Amino acid sequence: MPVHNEDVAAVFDEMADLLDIQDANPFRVRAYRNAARTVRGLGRDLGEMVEQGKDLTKLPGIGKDLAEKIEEILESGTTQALKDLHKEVPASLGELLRIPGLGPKRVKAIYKERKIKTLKQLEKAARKGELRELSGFGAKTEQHILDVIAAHRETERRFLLSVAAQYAEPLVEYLKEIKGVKQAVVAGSYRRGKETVGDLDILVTAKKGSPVMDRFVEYDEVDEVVSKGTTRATVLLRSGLQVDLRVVPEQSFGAALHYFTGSKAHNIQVRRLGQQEKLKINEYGIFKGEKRTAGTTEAEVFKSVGLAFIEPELREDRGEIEAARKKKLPKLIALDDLKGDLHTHTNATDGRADMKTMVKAARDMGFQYVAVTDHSKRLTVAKGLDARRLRKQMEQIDELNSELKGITVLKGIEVDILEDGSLDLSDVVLSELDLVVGAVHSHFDLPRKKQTSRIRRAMDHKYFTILAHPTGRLLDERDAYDVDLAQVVRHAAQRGCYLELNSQPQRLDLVDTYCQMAREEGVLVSINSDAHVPGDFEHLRFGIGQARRGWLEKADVLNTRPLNQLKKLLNKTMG
DNA sequence: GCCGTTTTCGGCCCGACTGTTTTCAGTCG
Repeated sequence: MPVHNEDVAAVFDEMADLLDIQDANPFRVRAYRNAARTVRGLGRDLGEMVEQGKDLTKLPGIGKDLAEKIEEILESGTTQALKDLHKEVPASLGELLRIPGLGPKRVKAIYKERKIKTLKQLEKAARKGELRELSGFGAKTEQHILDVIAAHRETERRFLLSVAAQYAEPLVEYLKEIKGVKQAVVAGSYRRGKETVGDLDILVTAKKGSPVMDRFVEYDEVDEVVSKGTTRATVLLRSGLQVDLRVVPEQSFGAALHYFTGSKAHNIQVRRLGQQEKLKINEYGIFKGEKRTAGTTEAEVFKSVGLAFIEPELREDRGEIEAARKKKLPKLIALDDLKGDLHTHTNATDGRADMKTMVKAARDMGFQYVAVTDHSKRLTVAKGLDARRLRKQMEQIDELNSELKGITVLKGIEVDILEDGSLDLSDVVLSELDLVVGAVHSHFDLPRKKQTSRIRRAMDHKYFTILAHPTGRLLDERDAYDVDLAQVVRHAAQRGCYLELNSQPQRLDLVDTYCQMAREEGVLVSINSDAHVPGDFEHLRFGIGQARRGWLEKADVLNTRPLNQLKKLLNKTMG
């Protein structure tokens, strides 16, 4: 059974949990958590790296010991150290840590003194009023635990960025209207453009005596006030989305914005740099001894530790600090850089608008070109096109091109990649198109090797241009299919074809680390809307966000090219 | 357990809020 990076990360996370409960050295616990994070964000397959004889201790947070443990896990799926831990701490205690309000100390106490190992036992004990007898616990804590268990499965879910935006934007407008409020901005993973967010972190600067805290908890959509102090409050909205509000004085805006934008790992690195300069960095500013020296803008924070300004999307402690020190940060792509869209649908298949409406909407986005790429015949649920209907659509495109000014319509198809890697339409008809977008819509459950070679075979087709939504994941709905994307990226590089970053908020499946990998391998990424209605072009902002998280510059993206250059790049793949 | 153009040992980010406390531990972000 092959062991993947996620399996290694899971072992390290479990080690961290159990060590934490054991009251181990907190820095040792952190070392395991850091290692899990490194492994998850790696992008490259650890198994392959070991085969190639790469030195794992070169990876951040991986030393001699953890490198050995990685090799052990790759071979056996686990490590002796974890087995030993299981003898002392039951594995099920890890799930108790997931309960908000229960940390390692309390979990340890309820296990040691009440022999509670599972959520079920915990709930039972709380019902009977047994928890309040433990030292450090009281009736309120006990009730809180009961409440949280009841809501646990609900609150654990993350929200799509696009959904969070629907709550965040009106709330920020509401906060800005409150007396004494100067600025209100969403920080956290929302600002970093993560595809899902667990909560909203909102930062406000306000004059002393502003009623912002009281007004905030009175907001119409607030369902429950979790905590409320003078500078910080937490509420749950009716949707279940948690919102944390922090209020700081205006002069601290930059320091606070940096602090609350995170990520946590990035912040730790920046503060560590501060320490080396004998500076203390917190949400109120930069301090030299007692004296506040900076912190009104984020740029000051970075400057104080010798770094260039780092865009929020890069702040994941994945090399951005080093790059900022060397002035080697990428100039990230922006929405304005897109010159067109290479994946859209019409009502000929499963789109909701006719071609002309869609093309006009693309033109309203300021695009020079748009490709119509409806589905192919195998996708019967979407009324997929056969050769005859596709040719008819091509004629329609010719007509539209002669009629409409200001935009060029390209002829394309989103052709199904069949189980054996062949395409759903013949080379003859594909050759008549400007581009061929290939996609997997069936047999999601093939084993990894088969799935990978299926996709590679499809890419080898003479007329294959772009691999659409390369992992097929639908957030909250369907996991990615099991595919070795690193291999797919390398194959695209050899073959000279392109990868799509699909901007649908539920997809965004060319995740940041794979964007980075594509960039390193010299594979151009196509940021497409996959629009089915005119409004879907708005989704491109999320695709751009993901691309920025993946360090992509304008030059790394296929559809930033003007039409004449794009055509050359398409011709290259079209034989 | 990691890490080092100050260190191979002794550090490892920092503050707010809650609940159970009588001055603070635990948890969270």
